[in-house]
Amino acid sequence: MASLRKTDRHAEDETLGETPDLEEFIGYNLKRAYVIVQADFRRALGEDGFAPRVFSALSLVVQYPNVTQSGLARMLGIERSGLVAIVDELEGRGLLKRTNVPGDRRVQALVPTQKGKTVYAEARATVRAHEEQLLSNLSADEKATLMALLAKIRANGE
Amino acid sequence: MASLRKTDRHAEDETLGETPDLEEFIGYNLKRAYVIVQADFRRALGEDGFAPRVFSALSLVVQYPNVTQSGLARMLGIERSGLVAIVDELEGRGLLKRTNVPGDRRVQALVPTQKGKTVYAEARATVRAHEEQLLSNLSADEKATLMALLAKIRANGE
DNA sequence: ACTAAACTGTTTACTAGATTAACAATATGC
DNA sequence: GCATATTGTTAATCTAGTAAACAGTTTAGT
Repeated sequence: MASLRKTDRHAEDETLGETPDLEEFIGYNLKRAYVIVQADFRRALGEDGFAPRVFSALSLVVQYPNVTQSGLARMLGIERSGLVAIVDELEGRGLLKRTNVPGDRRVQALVPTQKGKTVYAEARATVRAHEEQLLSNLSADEKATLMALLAKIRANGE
Repeated sequence: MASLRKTDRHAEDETLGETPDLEEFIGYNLKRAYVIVQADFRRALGEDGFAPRVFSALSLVVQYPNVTQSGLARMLGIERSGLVAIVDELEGRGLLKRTNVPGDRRVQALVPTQKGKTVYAEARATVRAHEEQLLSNLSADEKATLMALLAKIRANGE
């Protein structure tokens, strides 16, 4: 930049002359792809199904019973305050219980109910099937590659 | 399902016995990756830089001068009503102009100003550099593969 | 030429997701 | 013991986005 003089005009023309192509940006492509997959997710789970974030929370509670709200928020990458409504919803539907922990009276461990486990297993199968179908033009290899690359981005950025 | 009888219990145990792993879902991985890239985008463009969607809109206006708002909304995959504020902001910053079109008094074509083109070129370079750095643990090949796979999802879902 | 249908940009009202700041209760480190 | 930190929670706020309605305008069918 600072070294350019007589060629300024030329350099500027070149910069402006490049075809601006939005699709070159990973951020844009990620967003567009996510919007599609998310819409499919909602279609799959129907009118009063889970929102993606509620599904995610339930999944982790089933996988890690007795997780605390703070811990769950950390895993999901959201604020504790934002998790309250999600846990309220899941508890209201009878899918988990807030239980108090002997050693620490601040925390309330989240435990999935039997119904919670069953409902999650069903929802999981539904979502799986819909993702399977939505991504039917990707081979198993391609899907695995995609997951690995997305994981790499996460590894870099967190 | 309907064919199961004595094996119901067994089948149920198997379903519930599977480790629920959120990371198996493309939707979840896309979202997490997007959050990271988007945060980097905002960091890159600073305090009063463009929001991603404003950047995207400007990009398309530079690439397709004289695009209409309807056309632009279609390209971005959002509603016309949602685009108004975005165009207002870009016009307010002097980066594009709403111009009326001879043949059709309904539409107002969007034309980038010289400042708009320059500012876009700068922002684009900034975002590029930050994506480059954020994704520095991906090879050029891997980046290309990722883009191709994301494009495939879009091709399937739109 | 007339009328019904469709399209354009816009406003308004609303929803969802998320963050920040504050708070009371409780626990931990020195 | 006391300062500091942590937990779950509420309240206020912000952003992104949709849906519905509207006036002005164009297009299509007859």
